[in-house]
Amino acid sequence: MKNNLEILKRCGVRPTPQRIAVVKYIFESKGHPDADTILENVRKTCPTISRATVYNTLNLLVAKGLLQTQILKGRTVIFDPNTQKHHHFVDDATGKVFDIPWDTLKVSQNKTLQGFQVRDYQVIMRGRRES
Amino acid sequence: MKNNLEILKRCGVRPTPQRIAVVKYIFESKGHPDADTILENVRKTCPTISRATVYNTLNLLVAKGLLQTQILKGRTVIFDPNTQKHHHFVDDATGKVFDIPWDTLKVSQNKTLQGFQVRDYQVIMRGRRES
DNA sequence: AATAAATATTGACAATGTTAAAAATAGGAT
DNA sequence: ATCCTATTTTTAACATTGTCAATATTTATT
Ligand SMILES: [Mn+2]
Ligand SMILES: [Mn+2]
Ligand SMILES: [Zn+2]
Ligand SMILES: [Zn+2]
Repeated sequence: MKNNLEILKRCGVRPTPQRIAVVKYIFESKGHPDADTILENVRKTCPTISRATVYNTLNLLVAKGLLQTQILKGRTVIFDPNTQKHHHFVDDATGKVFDIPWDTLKVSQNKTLQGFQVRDYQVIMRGRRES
Repeated sequence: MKNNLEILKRCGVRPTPQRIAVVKYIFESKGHPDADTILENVRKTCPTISRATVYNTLNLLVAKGLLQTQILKGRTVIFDPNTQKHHHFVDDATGKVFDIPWDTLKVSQNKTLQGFQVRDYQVIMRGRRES
């Protein structure tokens, strides 16, 4: 997809080789990679890229609304190219993260939440992904 | 509460002064403190306690099922003395974590989750706690 | 080409947590 | 009480994740 280059231009970010490589990896892998995984993989095609540049790019993409961050396993941030509202399922065995479409679940209130103004929520499920 | 000492004995853990101090803080403060907060506060009554001992004790209590861990704000683990099933609300402004009783919310499936065996789940809500 | 602005790299740093080795402590046997 | 042993605590080193400032490089503009 040449689309990756467009993504950067469209939000006013200069499309440098490093940024293109990061965008390419994260939007084509369609997973929930952490910064380190992104760095390792991007270096296959862009061997000189530095850790700081990866973080700079990822944080920029988050600021531009093209990525979301999540913390679902361990203490490391994962970058989520799915910016629509959705829930998550984390496999106990593999640590793999799966998107659960928003309309799969319905969260309703039995009792009213007095004094809590909810801006956003999600359901996080853990268990086993069946083979 | 002398109860703290009982808690340790009951699960076969030798009740040392350090462990008693950690248990006392975490079960009496009733919040969702991180290890650093626990260390700081426990040092008020037990000034020589080391970071490693705090982590050792907390990990031990988690292994014994007396504490749960959560990662709800930033990337730091918080220790939760509420080991019953419950949901969480995180205040955007203060970072404060609130327990939402399990029966306050109901999560239902509109569509069946094919291939996902759910062992556990929780709803994480974010927003503003009204003054 | 010369200049200025934006970006990338490097290396230092902070925060969080784990680990191994040494020192201190507590309990039990004699 | 003294000795012995197992447990626990402390210390210090280390790993990981992420940020930051300074420097070097690249890019755009003139
Ligand atoms: Mn990783
Ligand atoms: Mn803290
Ligand atoms: Zn996702
Ligand atoms: Zn809780």
